[in-house]
Amino acid sequence: MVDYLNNLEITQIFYEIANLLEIKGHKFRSRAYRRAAQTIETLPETLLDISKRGELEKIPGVGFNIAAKIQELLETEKLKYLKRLRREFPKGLLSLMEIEGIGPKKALILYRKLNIDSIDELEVAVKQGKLRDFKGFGEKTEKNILRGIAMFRRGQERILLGYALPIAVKVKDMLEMCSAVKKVSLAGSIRRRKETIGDIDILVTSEEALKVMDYFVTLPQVNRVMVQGETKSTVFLSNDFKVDLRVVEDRSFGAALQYFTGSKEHNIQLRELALKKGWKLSEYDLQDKKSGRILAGENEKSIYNALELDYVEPELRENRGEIKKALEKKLPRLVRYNEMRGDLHVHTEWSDGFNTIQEMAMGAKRLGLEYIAVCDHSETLRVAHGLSGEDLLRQLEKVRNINREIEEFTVLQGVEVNIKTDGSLDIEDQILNEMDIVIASIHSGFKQSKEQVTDRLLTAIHNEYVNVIGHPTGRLINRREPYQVDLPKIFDAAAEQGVFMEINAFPNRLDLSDIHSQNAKDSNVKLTIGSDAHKIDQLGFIELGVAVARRGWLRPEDVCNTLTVEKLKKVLRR
DNA sequence: GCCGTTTTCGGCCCGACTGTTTTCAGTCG
Repeated sequence: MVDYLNNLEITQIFYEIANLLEIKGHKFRSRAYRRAAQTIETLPETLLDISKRGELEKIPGVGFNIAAKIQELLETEKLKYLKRLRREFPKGLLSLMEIEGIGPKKALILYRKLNIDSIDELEVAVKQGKLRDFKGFGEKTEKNILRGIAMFRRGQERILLGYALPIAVKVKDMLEMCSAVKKVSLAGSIRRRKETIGDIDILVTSEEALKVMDYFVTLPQVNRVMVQGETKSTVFLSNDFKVDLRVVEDRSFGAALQYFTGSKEHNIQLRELALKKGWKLSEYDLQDKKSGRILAGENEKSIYNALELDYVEPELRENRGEIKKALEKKLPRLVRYNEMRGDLHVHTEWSDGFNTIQEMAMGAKRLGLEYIAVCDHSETLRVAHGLSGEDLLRQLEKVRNINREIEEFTVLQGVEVNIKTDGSLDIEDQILNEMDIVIASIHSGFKQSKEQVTDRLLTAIHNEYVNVIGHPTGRLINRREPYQVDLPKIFDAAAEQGVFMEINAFPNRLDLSDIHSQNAKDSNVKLTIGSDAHKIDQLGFIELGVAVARRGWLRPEDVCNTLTVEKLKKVLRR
């Protein structure tokens, strides 16, 4: 069988073309390729399927020419156009643009004048003072480039949401204590609850911007000030996090929050919408271009409504069709953070956790939850002290006792059963039958072929005692790629069998991802959210799972955790 | 290269900050 290029591979190719065109100075053509790449990145189906229907040109941002290039890529796995472009510039030229402060113009000068096409060569050239003579390069630029290179080498990894969020909230709290500050809000990707964060964006309103800036750049956590202006400053915290602060007046709070929250693509769409009405949207307000009359700005909702859109929740602002739905007034009512009644995946000291069942239960109760599912590891996961069938029955006894003691709270007895490399489970059916909930997960054999992994999961789904597939793709953000698996096939089987897919809320998992969760829902699969907490203070991770669910357009009825424990028990009976 | 409730041609988001200029280009978000 021929292996066709997948959407992601084609996306990468279009991004490369966009970068190369940018260097060549073809600003708008470059933007066209970038836009097409962004759209393709989030398509729910493969380009191959779309091309078979002859509907490539129906994809937003894909016209006659790009459609032809997709076709060529699908048929030949190559692209003559890219080959020609690559011949004009060495590969390393693009890497120069990875350095903060170097864009297409400077990269091209470096290449044309000094024949520099790698970061290493750039470093040498700067140190030898070879850049100084060129227009636009000076002493400061040299310093900035060296710093940019150091930063690049320290790692370009994005920060996990679960790690960045508490730190961002801390900085926000500090700003609230400044007397010159009126309102504070997180903005940017952290407000959209993206799974990873590039930097922390915070918006403040104040009539005394300079005072706020002085306060901000001298916070104890601040290590280095990168930019300090009247309305905008950038600093690095001692843990290397970059924090951007913007200050505006109260009357611009909504417009600024909207602008500063992004995503960039969402904003561009919004501003184009405004333009069509003869208006202009900026971070200060929405105004009529001719008369200069201000139509909205103080709050976000008024801006969306003025544009005849329903309010779009920050988690949806990724230009994945939310603007169209908002125009049609058909956005889903997203599941809310306070609608979680339970946590459907926690560990205890019985396997590799650090707290007792009671401690986890009390911790969850303090968070306002009504139940938890204790799902410790099973026998063959030796590294995690997996439980045998006998252990599980003993644990069940313990759980029954605890439930008699605790009021207004329920501990569900479950297990995270291991799916072995042949697809069988490592706990007998008759024991699984005793459990309130059975999560089946893959913890080994990540390198198996797509067919093998898919078959393993299908076998598990068809086991009548399995309720949930745990962390269905096995990825670890920044650490491990997901295993190869045919998710559409898995979702179809799960829908048919009444098996749920987990959104594992552990910070470096977030698995399923937002887009996959949306795909699952679209295949009529319900989802469960589990913190996968191994100690009490990890129970709060459940919030990250809700964030994924919201970013995946899930409604309360799509998420099992919104059910009361009685109703949940019913749906867990297959 | 794409796209159309201003347009099939002529636009394509908007503004802040920096560094190198002496009025602005480049970069970033």
